[in-house]
Amino acid sequence: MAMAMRLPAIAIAATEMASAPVGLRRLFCSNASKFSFLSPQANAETPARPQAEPSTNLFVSGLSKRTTSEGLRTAFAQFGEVADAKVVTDRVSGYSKGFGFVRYTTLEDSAKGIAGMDGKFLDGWVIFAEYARPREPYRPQNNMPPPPYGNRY
DNA sequence: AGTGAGCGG
Repeated sequence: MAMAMRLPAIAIAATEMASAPVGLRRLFCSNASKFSFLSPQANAETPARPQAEPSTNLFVSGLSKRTTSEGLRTAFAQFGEVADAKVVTDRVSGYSKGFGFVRYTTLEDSAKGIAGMDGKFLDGWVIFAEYARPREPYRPQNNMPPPPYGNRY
């Protein structure tokens, strides 16, 4: 069950999935420090990506590339009022990048959305729902590439 | 543009 994360859902035993939401990925990362003898520099070096604070906006990954924004909205709307749902697509090809965002109208609903959808199946794939990090500001003024993370004002 | 981690234009 080590490689059960990004496999097609059909390949995953249902019994293993019942209790395996986002927690798994996080546990593998955060618990790495407990096995520092396996990776000596993991302790202080690996910040283990801090989880974003609660938000009405969710980052949803692990999506089937056939899942549309509409399908995303429909699925998450079972657990709250969805203000916006969008599958991120490649600008030129139009194909899904396999992740997206779901914005609920309230924090309560977004919490219920995570509880209801994280680790669940959508279009045959186990998806992950978590609070989105604050979105990067959009600056259409010039063609400059966006600044690196942590270097914004 | 090989199914796969990721935080959008």
